[in-house]
Amino acid sequence: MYLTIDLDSKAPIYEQVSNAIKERIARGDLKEGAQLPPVRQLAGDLGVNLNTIATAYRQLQTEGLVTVKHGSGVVVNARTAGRIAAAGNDGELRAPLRTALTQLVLAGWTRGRILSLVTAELKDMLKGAR
Amino acid sequence: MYLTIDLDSKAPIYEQVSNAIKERIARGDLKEGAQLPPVRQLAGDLGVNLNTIATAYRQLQTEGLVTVKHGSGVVVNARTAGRIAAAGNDGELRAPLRTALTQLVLAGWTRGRILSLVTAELKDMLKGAR
Amino acid sequence: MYLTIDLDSKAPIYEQVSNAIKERIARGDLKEGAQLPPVRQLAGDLGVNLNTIATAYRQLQTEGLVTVKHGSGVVVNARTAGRIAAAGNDGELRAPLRTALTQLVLAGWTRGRILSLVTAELKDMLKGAR
Amino acid sequence: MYLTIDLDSKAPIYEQVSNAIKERIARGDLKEGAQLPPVRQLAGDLGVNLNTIATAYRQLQTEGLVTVKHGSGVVVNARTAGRIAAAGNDGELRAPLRTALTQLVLAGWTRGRILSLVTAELKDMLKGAR
DNA sequence: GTGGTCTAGACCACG
DNA sequence: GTGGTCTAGACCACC
Repeated sequence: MYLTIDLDSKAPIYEQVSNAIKERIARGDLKEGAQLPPVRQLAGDLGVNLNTIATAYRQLQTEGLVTVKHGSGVVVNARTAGRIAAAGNDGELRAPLRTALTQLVLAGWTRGRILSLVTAELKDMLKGAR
Repeated sequence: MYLTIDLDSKAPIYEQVSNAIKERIARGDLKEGAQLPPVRQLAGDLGVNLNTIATAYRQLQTEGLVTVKHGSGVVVNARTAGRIAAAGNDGELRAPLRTALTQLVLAGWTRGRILSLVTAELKDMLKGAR
Repeated sequence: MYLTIDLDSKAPIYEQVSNAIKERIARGDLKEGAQLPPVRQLAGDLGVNLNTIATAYRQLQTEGLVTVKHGSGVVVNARTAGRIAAAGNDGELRAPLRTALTQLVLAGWTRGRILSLVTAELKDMLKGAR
Repeated sequence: MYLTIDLDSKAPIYEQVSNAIKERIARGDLKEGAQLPPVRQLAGDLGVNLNTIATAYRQLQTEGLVTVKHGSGVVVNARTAGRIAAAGNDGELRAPLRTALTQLVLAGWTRGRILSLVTAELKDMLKGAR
């Protein structure tokens, strides 16, 4: 599996990994029942520590997106609306959006440019999905 | 000044504070020349340490959003498009947006619901701004 | 790592530290990929608080000279001409030079003596550097 | 008297003022016996507090560059090599030079460009002087 | 092991 | 009155 992560970024690597996998799931690249690569293999591919990948998978499990089957790998769960209990309430979902939009506005992006980026991203995510 | 911060959040307090102030600036609540509350006062209001607020203010200064005048307070700068060069390149601006949208999609939000939230936020931000 | 700092100086300690390290980098003592000493170790060596060193390192990171990898130390970045955009415009670079030269002139240094000091320093800095 | 100072700069205003006057003295614009403007007038011209200018003048006096005559103004002293006792030892004079040069080198300036800037500044300073 | 954050409180510098 | 720096020490997060 190919994932783009930035080892120099401020964001923790395990989170970059889990986010990248979430995106794959969100856009339907990884459908229900799909297997994630073994921890050792992904760690090797990305050149990071085993624990880092293990933490990323654990987080995905906590959020209910995947199931870890001891000895037989990690598989993607069926999508159930509102399933992301761990992600918390509405406010915790909205805050990151607002922060991201704030950054774009302060960087001088126009309303139109932002909206077209958003719709493009959404289109991308929802094309293959359930 | 009233700001909502979450002491239990994973995000550092000083960043929550600077983000909250950035939002205020982005939506025009704080216009050019406006004074931020004294470090000690805001620290007292929020119930955190003086240094935590000082760090938040220093970050805003580094990003060029405010000017710190030793001995006479912190004032909001004029908005200059693209001023936030220090915040990084395009990719670093887009990534948080994509991550935030992913969370919403996985939480089961429909395209329409997401779009209306985005447009509402943008409207709010761009109403009072220059 | 050995650095000379002056606890009585008007300049803040964290800045003395970051300046001293900058000089090391500028003259090639610390090349790309080199690791800076752990925060706690350098703090111990210099007899100052951990936070003071952390602030110095953070400043170097902000200026793009080093990369902080959480959990595994701080490494020197590749040198990229003009990388120190954050340090400000030309004027902010020239002013300190002029001030320093003024001090020497007022102290009675001759033109020749000043020039030979400058060339000596430059030779030192540019010898090992890429 | 016209002086360029930057109210937004990190450097304290009183120091910017005293430095600017030092430069005037170093380059011979202000010769022995010349009068500095009254505190109130300079404060008004620059739009800063009285105390700020007073501090700048006091610093110049401490360094032996001017004499404050109570009730009759501030006059520039005769230049005597090595007179700047307050400026301290050689090390304290060299350090700022090295720091300034470091900044230029890290900003990607070539040896030639730096040297020509230095000689230009020196020429300027020494033209009208003693 | 690494760095990051936060607190409590002291003291200094600027205007 | 403003902000800045520093300390001592605790606790957390990452790899």
